[in-house]
Amino acid sequence: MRVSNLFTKTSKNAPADEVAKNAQLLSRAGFIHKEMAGVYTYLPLGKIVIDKIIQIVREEMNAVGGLEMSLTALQAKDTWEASGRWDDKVMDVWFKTKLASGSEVGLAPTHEEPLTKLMKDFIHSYKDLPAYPYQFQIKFRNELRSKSGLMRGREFWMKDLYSFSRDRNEHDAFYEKISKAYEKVYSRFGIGDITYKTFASGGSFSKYSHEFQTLSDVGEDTIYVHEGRRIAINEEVYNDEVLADLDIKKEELVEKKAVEVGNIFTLGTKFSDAFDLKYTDEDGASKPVFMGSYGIGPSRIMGLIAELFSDEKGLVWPENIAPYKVYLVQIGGELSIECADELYEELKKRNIEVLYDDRDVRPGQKFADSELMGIPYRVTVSDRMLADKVYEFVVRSDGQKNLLTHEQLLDKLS
RNA sequence: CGGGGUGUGGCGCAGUUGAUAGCGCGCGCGGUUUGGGACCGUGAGGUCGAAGGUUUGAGUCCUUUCACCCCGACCA
Repeated sequence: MRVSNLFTKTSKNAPADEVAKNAQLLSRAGFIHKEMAGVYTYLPLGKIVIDKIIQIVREEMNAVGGLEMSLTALQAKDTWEASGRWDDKVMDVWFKTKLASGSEVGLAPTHEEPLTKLMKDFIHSYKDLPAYPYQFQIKFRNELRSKSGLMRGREFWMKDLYSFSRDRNEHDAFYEKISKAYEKVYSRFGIGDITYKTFASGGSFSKYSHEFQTLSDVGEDTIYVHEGRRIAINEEVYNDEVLADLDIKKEELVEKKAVEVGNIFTLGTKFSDAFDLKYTDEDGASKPVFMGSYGIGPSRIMGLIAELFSDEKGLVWPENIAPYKVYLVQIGGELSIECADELYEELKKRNIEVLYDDRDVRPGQKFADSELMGIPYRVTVSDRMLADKVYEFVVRSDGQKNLLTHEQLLDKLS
């Protein structure tokens, strides 16, 4: 893409109503636009980033047998009454409205109910199990107070996968499998080394659930990290009994602030009971389906990564989720324009994602924008360097600068 | 939901004891520039969140209301 085609603009100062670093930087760089508190538009650059995050999650979910689908955002009242969660006292984050006919509907804050109900149409026999449907969808939650930019919105992207298993054993095996898949996801995001599988409160069917918590000072959660075992305990279940369960001594733990970037939860038969979701086993007996739910919030992750990877000049995207790999800067007269155009076409042909700054603005502005947007590599084509047949190659993360020949450059980028 | 704060051109801000608005950035045009957000000239753009009130006169005072931000509670 050419910057001259990019209608969004960068800004030297952030909007006064944004305090969170992630929202300030993402707004300044033209990735997002605030519609109202906790509700953000994803502008072209932001849309690419959220799509890349989603794609990584998608690949890992598919790898463990997930089947992507898309449930509805509009939800019927009676579906939720079956589980008792239509009541605002039980679920206080509902956005509710009415159809023209007068019947009440809600905007889905999560999807256990509609999916469990839906699966009744398809799960009848042990042969139909297990099943792992999942989706990416915008969830709606009427938070009393949204905050921290993208980290806690009223409307946010969520990947939710639900497992439908024959029994506890089959469920447990999948639970472990998807736990590993989550670890892969976070390491692909570049936050694997600061993300911990964290013990949190469970439900009626398991003592614990697990959260994936990424260390960050902006985190809302307090966790106790056991570095050696790469696990942590959420403050909500930090007590002697849990320490004994995990065979951990207090002294081995370090208290940290963290952001929840995912969670996995054993639902058991809570929802299958509520919706009477059963299957017939090999012996002809009717049994309840054993369920689990697994969430990851792509928009929160986008905010967190913006927050974690940035410096005084702006964003610093990990290569895997950067909107473009290369920011191509053209400086100088006709010759440099011609060469930059050529290089741009060549990079595109080689499937190297490139953002070409073809604007007629001063060099400083192009450099500053490339840094604010956080594109991993910057390549400069200028009259001065063309004389020596080289390009300037700068790495955003550490500022490392090199002069490369055409061949060396292509080598570096492929 | 409790407490605190803020709403003035696209963005960031100023506006002293009330007298119908000003600066920077950005934007248009002309010119000089061209490796770190350049400079000169010129021009466009706001009725001051909204409603009501006090006053000869309100961005400035009063009332109500809406929105946004922060802390807490809540949530995950």
